[in-house]
Amino acid sequence: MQQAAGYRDAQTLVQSDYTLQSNGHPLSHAHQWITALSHGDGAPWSTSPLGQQDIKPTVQPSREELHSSRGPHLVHPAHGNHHSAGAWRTTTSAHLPSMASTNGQGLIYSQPSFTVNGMINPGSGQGMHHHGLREAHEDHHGDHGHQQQSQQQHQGHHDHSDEDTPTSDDLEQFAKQFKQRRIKLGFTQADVGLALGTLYGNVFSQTTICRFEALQLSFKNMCKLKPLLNKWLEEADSSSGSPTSIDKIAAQGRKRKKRTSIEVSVKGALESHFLKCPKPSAQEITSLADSLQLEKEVVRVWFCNRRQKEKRMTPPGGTIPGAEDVYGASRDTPPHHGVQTPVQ
DNA sequence: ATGCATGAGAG
DNA sequence: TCTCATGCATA
Repeated sequence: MQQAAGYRDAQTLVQSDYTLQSNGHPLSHAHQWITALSHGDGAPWSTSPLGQQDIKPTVQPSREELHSSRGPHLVHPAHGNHHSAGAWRTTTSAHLPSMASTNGQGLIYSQPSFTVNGMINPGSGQGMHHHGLREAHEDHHGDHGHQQQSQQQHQGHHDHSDEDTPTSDDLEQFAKQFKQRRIKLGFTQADVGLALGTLYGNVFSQTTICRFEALQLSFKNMCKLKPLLNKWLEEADSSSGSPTSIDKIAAQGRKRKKRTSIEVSVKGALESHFLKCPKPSAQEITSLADSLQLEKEVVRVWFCNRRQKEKRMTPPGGTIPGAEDVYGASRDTPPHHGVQTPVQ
């Protein structure tokens, strides 16, 4: 099998999970440091030492102010995050983006750049005003899939903190500001992800940070990450200039299957089918895969990913329908930021 | 920035 | 099986 000549020369020697060769070393088991913290609702990601201790056991999440600021949500991430994950736009569209609610509980982070002078609805700058889409109309599944797709709009009482569940607007504000500050401080998304690992023991990838900034995560996920990123902001701000301990974790991950490149025409076909039936049965997936000459697994995963994308705010097509802003409110935010964001 | 992928957990 | 959280690899 000469197919192993490909990926990252440094770590190609890991054991192949694809029945190529298992004669590798049993110590390359890094495949579990990724998902060690995804426990759905509970998500006690305070304990994911395996992946890190493998390479750098010296990383201690106990910094000086790790526990000083506020309640460490690291140990109780389940503070009421029973809300649904896909309730993004369905909730935000319900409430009017009035100034009272925005500057009342939305601006929990002191932002020197953003002022309340005109931020009626800064979130709509990206054209992402969510709205009840069609994830709720899937009524023919019967025994699966209804999940926890309910409304999450919490009862916004008492003042803001990272203790209570933020609103969608909160998250939008924070994500914007976070990106701004991050760039200002000269950190890349990857740096942040790494820093979170050294600070709290949870490493995140550039992808996740990117998606957080782009609000491409589920509501629950955003809520989970926000406190961490907020803490990192404080850290980075305090010690701006100090050599932030960015340890390098050797990405000695398990080898993945090579990414399948689906041709555009095939993608088009898949999308057509998706529109007709977002949840095809196994049988249908099989026939579809056959006609498209793809592996069944590839087709299945494609549909899964497609559904996930639909659940996120940012629609895969680009424009979200709906946004029934018939309230006559001035919901138009000029795309001017305090600083321009030179995307890395 | 995003596409395809993995894996845990739930049903 | 699915969803969901997450990331490697890539455009």
